[in-house]
Formats: sequence, structure tokens, C-alpha cells
Amino acid sequence: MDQGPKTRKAQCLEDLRRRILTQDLEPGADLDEAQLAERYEISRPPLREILRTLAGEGYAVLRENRGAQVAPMTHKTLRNFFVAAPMIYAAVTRLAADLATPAQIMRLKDAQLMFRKAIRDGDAAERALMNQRFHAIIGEMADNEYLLPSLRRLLIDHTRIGMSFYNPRNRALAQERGQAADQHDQFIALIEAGDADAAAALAIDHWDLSRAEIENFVTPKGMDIPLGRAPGSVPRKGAS
Amino acid sequence: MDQGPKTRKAQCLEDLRRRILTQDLEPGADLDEAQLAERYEISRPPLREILRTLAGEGYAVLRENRGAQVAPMTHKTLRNFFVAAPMIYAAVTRLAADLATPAQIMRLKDAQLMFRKAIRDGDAAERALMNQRFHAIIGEMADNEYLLPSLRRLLIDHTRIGMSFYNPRNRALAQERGQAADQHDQFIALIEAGDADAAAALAIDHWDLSRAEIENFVTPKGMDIPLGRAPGSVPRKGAS
DNA sequence: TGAATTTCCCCTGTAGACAATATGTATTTT
DNA sequence: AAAATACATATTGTCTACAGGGGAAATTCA
Repeated sequence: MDQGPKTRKAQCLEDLRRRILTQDLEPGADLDEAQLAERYEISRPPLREILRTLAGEGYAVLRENRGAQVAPMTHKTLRNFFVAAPMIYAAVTRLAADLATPAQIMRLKDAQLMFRKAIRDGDAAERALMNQRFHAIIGEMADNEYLLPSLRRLLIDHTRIGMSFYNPRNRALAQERGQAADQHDQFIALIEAGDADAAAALAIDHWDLSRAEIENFVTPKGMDIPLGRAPGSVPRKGAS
Repeated sequence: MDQGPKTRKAQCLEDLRRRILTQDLEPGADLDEAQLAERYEISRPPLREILRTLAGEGYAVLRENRGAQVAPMTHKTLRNFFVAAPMIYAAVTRLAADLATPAQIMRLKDAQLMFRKAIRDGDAAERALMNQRFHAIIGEMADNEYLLPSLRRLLIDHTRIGMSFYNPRNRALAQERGQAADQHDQFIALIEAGDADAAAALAIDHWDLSRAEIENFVTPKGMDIPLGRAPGSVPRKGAS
């Protein structure tokens, strides 16, 4: 029983990627070799190769003699992300509109169908994964080995960030997801038409939508409720 | 005898990087596991990890069940390189000017000294390596995990391309190398001054210089020598 | 009681042997 | 004679066992 079309090693790699993207494995979490090797029924040497692969792709970091951990998100992460994302996204989308092949456009449409299905089903992890796949395919269309490494790194953290503020009770978020899906349809149309300028502009719009979501989550409205007074304290004006 | 400050494995990784950058190992060359393991006196499992690391960094490519090879340079390579390089270089340099620490600036000056020394010594490989180090340090200054992967990938191929048209007899190239070194001094000054705009502009100038070199090599002047006439052919005007 | 040092244990790193897959060659069949 | 298949060989992929380093805790000394 080799449970699936691929080898166990490939399945392990794929599953670890999925678990990291969906935050099933949280940023900074330790990746224990022996434990993972047992879980995926492979021995430690091939698992170590997988960890190195993940590190190369930006999913994990390796520390000499101290094991691997899921790529952490630090206080600088968001700032760096905001700086790099619009530039790379716009550049890649522009190239994609110029170079996309019919076969790739088919795959993009498939990914979009699965993305919309995940939204309908309310499956947050699947939605995040399908969104990631959609943009990864646009990256493949751009076919530029020098830009793809940064794009892939961005998509990993974009997906993880998106997972961290999923909230099914928030109507505004649901509405924004609908907008995002509509923009995906526009991506397909513009790429199919080969309209590079419009595609690049759409990439910026798409980014702005996502950025606004992230900013609303990171910087929520403060609670407008005064603190109680400490016993014996004197009421006063000015700074606390 | 552990011949050096680092472990044999680290030395192997470093040496393979150096050999790939200097084209001692040419693009597309096969990397035989057993052979390399013997050469560096380590066993195959750690060597395989090194190959995976190199693949993650863009030095090599892995093909399932078919071994590793040095990252090839195809017909699309140069075009993609020309598209991505100015954007990434300018962006990274701008960030570097904003964020560089004094310690990093010290290291940049060191790298520049070694770069000039390599030029004086006429050591092409060392010059290419030190140029790479100089720009890698600027990358570290930018401190942006999303842009560095693409920068690293660009620097690898920029170094390899530069090595492929080294010619000590060409005076124009020597003069351009002097210009490049002078621009490096300007990089240091502008980064130290924190002048991001000027640094980004300089990055573009530096790129233009390098691009002109590459274009002159890739597209040399045609030879203006007519073919001989075939026996019995009639002299004629117009297209051949 | 606190701090420094030493020891122990767990985890990472490595080695050598084994298994499996791909390629090239030779043979056989059409 | 040409093509296809089967086999042999070389190379990649994997496993078990062992060695080594780092961190944490305990103990000892100030």
C-alpha cells in the first residue's frame, strides 16, 4: 500500500508544506526529525533532505546542531512584506500577461474554480491553499527564475498571514473575499487578453485589498472604554 | 586534522559554491554524488544534503533519480536576467541605504579592498568572487527576507556571466572594471550617508555599465569581410 | 544562597551497507 | 535490417546503527 500516486517522501514534503501554509504548524514551531520521520514512515536521512528542501523554499529555517523550525514571523516580517509584495506581484503579473500559454491559462481557471468552491464551503484552509495555487500559477506564467524565488517566499507568508486572521463571523471579511475572487476572474481575463499594463494595475489593486485586510487586523480600532479609577487616586487632567 | 576552522561539510558546501560561481564547474555540468563525496571526504548522505542546499540557493538543479547538475543557463536566461536585475538591484540598494548598520558598512569596505586587490592582481576568479561578496553584503543590509532570494539568484548568474567573458587582453574591459570599482566606492559613500535615492540611482548606473559589457559580449560587431565567389557564378547586385 | 562548572542525556550529524530505478546495450523477433 | 524488449550495470535513494555536539540540570564550591 503506497497510499497515493507519489512516493512517501514526496507526500511528506507536500504535506509539510500544506501544514505550514495553513498554520497547522505554526511559525517558529520546532520540527523534530525523529518524530516527523516516524509520522511519515520514512527514515531520518530522507527527512533531513526534505527539511533542507523546505528551508531552501523558505518554509523552514535550519539551525546548526539545533534542528529545524517553521520559518518564524518576527516584528520585521510585516514591514518587509509590505515593501516587497507590491513590486514583485506587479512585475510577475505583467510578465505573466505577456507570456502565459493556453495550457497555463486552463490551469489557472481550474485553480479559480477550486478557490470559489472553497469559499462556498467555508473551508478556510482550502481557500488559503487554492488562493496560493492561483498566484503560484501566475508565477509560473511569468517564467522568470530570478523573480520566482521572491514570489514564492512572499506567497508562503501571505498565505500564513491570511490564515491567522480568519474569522467566519466577520461579514466584512467575507465580502472582501468575494471581491478578491472577482479580481481573480479579472486576472484570468486580462492575462488571456495579454493586457500587461492592465494586469499589473490589477495586481496592485488586488494587493491593496489584501493590505487593507491585514492592516485592519494588525491595527484594529481601539476600545473606547475608560479604565476604572484606582482606589485613592486623584482625578487629574493631562497625560496619564 | 580538520584542515580549517569549519567542518568538512561546510568546506565542501563553500567550495562547491565557489567552483560554480567561477565556472570551474560549468552550467549544466553533472554533479556525481559518489565522486564528490570521495573528493571532499564525506559520505553520500551529507553530500546529498549539500546538493539540496545548493539547489535551494539556485546553484544547482535536482532531477528525480537522475542526479544533480549545476544550474544551467538557457537561451531564456539572459532575457530574464535583464528584466529582473535592475528592479531588484535598485530596490535592494535603496533599502540598504536606509538600514545599513556601522558593522555592515565596515564589512562592505573590507570587501571593496579585497575587490580592488583582486583587480590589481589580475585574478579573474577572485575579482568575480569579491564583487559578488560586495553586492551580497548590500543585500544583507537591505535585510528583507522576501527580496534576498531573488537577489542571491541574480548574483549567482551575474557572477557566472561575468566570468564567461573575462579577457585580460581587452583594454576596454579593464577600463570598465576600474569604473565599476569606482562606483563601489560611491555605493559605500551613499549608503554611509543614508542617501537612498542617490544609492538607488547609482545601482541603476552600475547595472547599465554591466549590461553594456554583457551586450557587447553577446552581440559583438559582425565581421565585414565578403565571401569568395563560387566558380562560374555571375556577379550580381542586391541581396545574396 | 547564588553562581559557576561539570556531567549526563537527548537530539543532530555521519557512515556504511542495502534496495530500487533508470539508462544503455545486446539479443531476438518481425 | 530495424525495432522492441529484456537484461545488465551504474547511479540514485533509503535504512539501520553509531558518533558527536549542545543544552539543561544538578552538584559543588565560594
